[in-house]
Amino acid sequence: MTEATQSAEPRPRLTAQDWELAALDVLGRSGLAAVAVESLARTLGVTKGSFYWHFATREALVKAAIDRWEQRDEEEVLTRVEPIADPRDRLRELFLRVSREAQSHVIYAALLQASDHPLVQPVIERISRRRLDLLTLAYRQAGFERGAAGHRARLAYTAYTGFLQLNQRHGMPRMDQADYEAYVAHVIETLIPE
Amino acid sequence: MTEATQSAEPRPRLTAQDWELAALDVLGRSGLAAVAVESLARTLGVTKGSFYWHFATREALVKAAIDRWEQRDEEEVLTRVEPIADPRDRLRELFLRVSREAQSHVIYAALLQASDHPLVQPVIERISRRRLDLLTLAYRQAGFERGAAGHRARLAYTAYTGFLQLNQRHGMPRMDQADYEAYVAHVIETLIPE
DNA sequence: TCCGTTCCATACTTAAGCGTATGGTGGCCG
DNA sequence: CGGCCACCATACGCTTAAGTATGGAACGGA
Repeated sequence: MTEATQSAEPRPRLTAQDWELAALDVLGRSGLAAVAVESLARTLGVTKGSFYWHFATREALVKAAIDRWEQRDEEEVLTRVEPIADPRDRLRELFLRVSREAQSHVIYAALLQASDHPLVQPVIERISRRRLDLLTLAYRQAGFERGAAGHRARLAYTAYTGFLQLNQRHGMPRMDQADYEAYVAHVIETLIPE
Repeated sequence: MTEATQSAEPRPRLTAQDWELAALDVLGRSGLAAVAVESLARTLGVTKGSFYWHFATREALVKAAIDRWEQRDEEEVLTRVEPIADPRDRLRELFLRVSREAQSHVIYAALLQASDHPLVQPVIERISRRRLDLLTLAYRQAGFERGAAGHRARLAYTAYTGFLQLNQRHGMPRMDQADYEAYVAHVIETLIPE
């Protein structure tokens, strides 16, 4: 109990997973560059001496954390979206998911910003390919011919990543809840026909 | 003549502008973090002793370079896009410009990736607001009611930034010229009605 | 109880990268 | 032709963050 992932009561004896979760938290909140071992150690109530017992290097932690996130994200999509039979409903669910499940998307936004990092780049590539394939298939099943389905999928996906970039992180005046929902509705109308 | 901005023949005696152009080149090619004074000095064939004569600090160079870019970009839009009378033509031109004028967009992509930097953040904010206003106005003039125009503008703009993020930089399998043009055509069809 | 394994603290080294101090050289102007 | 100023080199210091070396404390099993 009290699986504290914040900066709080230091129940000594940490595990590798504790470091990974703390790393993901900082990653989503302040970006990849902020994932520093001494900083993390402070928020966990220990020193770097602890860190280098659990991980050989900072890169190892980053890789482990990102892998954990990717796996969770993949699991989410696989169980919540893939099973939806009707392609239009599936697309709608995909769009609507952006509003919920904040953490995962915030982390994705952080990774996008660090997409030139050698550890991040292949992850972005994999995720992008999976999402594009997912969207393309859905549009195909919704009646688009091959080329149009690919293009529409790309449009939808880039709108998603662009949205993350401008809103989830600091860069634009935030929208309130009502505006946001109206916007999502507009996007669904525009990008999902019929 | 021979306005060398690359790493080449060192005609000694540099000017502040030379540093700014070199900085923009590196910024677009390798990101903001790669804009380092010793590195730039090497590619310009001098040492940092030179740099700190022209600029008080690295931040000053970054600011000057970004300002220069923002001014050029603003000028472009103001003379090439704004004057177009028909809103639909104006929108089309806006979409098509992404394919040409590569440098400006590549730099914008780099700035987006560094949008958490205190010097970059206000620039992104200004540019985003201007583009959104521009798009919103065009959609208004094209017959959209107020809310829909804003939403469509946001959709178009995020699709633009998302596209930059995934294609202009390393992160996705590149599209060839034909695919790219077909995609732009699809986007225009989808986001510009009638 | 004792001992080894696990986990962590402290102190150190190393590598970049910014910034500074200071001196040198070439050209232009009186 | 001599001196001043713009431009640059060299050498150093400072800071940050990663990584290392080593020893200490706690906990479970024999």
